[in-house]
Amino acid sequence: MRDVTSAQSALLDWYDAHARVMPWRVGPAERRAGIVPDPYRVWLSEVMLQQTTVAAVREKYLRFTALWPRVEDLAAEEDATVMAEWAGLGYYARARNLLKCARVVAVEHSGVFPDTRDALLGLPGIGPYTAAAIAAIAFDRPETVVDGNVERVVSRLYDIHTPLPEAKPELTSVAEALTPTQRPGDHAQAMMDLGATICTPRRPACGICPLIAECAARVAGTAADLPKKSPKTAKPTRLGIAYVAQREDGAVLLETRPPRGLLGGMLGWPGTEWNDAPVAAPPLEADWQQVPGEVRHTFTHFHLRLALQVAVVPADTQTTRGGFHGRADFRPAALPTVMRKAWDLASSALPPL
DNA sequence: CAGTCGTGGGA
DNA sequence: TTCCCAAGACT
Repeated sequence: MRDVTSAQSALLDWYDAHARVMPWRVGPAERRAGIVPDPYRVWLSEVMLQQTTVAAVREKYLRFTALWPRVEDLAAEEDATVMAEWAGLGYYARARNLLKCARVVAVEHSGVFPDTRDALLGLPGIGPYTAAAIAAIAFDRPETVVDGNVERVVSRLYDIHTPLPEAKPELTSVAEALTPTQRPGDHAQAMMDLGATICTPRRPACGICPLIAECAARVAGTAADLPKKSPKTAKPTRLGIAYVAQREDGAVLLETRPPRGLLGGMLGWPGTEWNDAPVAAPPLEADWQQVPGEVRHTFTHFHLRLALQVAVVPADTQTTRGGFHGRADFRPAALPTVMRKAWDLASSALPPL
């Protein structure tokens, strides 16, 4: 980096011309016309975008804002309904904290989001990145957002070879030095747009980068190799068995998983623990049949191979574990993906209604 | 601090 | 097939 001021203006000029259009974004032209973002929508989009692609978020965001236009609407919703709508997006603790946060804002803040980074940091599901993002984007405060894009952009601008996550404090420090007092919200979004479209992880498009004259890695020829990252450990494989019971009237047995941990709070098929040697654990007495094949699914830190057993049970079957869901109400899309995959395989082995 | 916590798309 | 990774937070 040779000239911070030049970099800031070059980046904002580029953003004015090339800002991505997204449903939750107030673009540079609109902002200039005096349109201000809705903090509720900025917050909702930022939580959804945590470790999640823009493509995956777009539909979910539109669905959520259509169902719940204001934070009070979301706060008043049933937990199970929100979890079902979040299904498929992953990292389900986000949905649990989303509801907690909505209720705190609705009840304790009269539906008005705090407008400072420090106050936002105290809310459930809002960490350093999201607090800074809301403060900068929704309230145009001079806060510095540091996400994966920003880490990549600044590690290249300054040709920093320290591996992540060790480099995080240093990258944060230089990112802060780059944050302007004018248009900090647009600057934050510009940094992320640059990282997403030009300063990409592989094959960065340095030839069209607005910061090419400021980039140390470009001079050193190291851009494509940055940021350095510590090697990650291999994923183990775990095994499990899931049980899909279908009543003669078509209802299926599902349980709500415990409120914390993997897939916490989500619907799922009863089953064994997932480990090296699962012990059979059918949820009720029945003539269980093994389904040919298995479900393969990869989570963040392990691979899962899930065997499936199915059974047809009488319409008056009682259960102490989970509950039967009438087939008219049962939506596979309300299940987390691994459970939806299990349904796809199990249903092929069940008799048609 | 290092582990936990999803998913789908692209190379 | 396998690996990487995408606007991280929480413990």
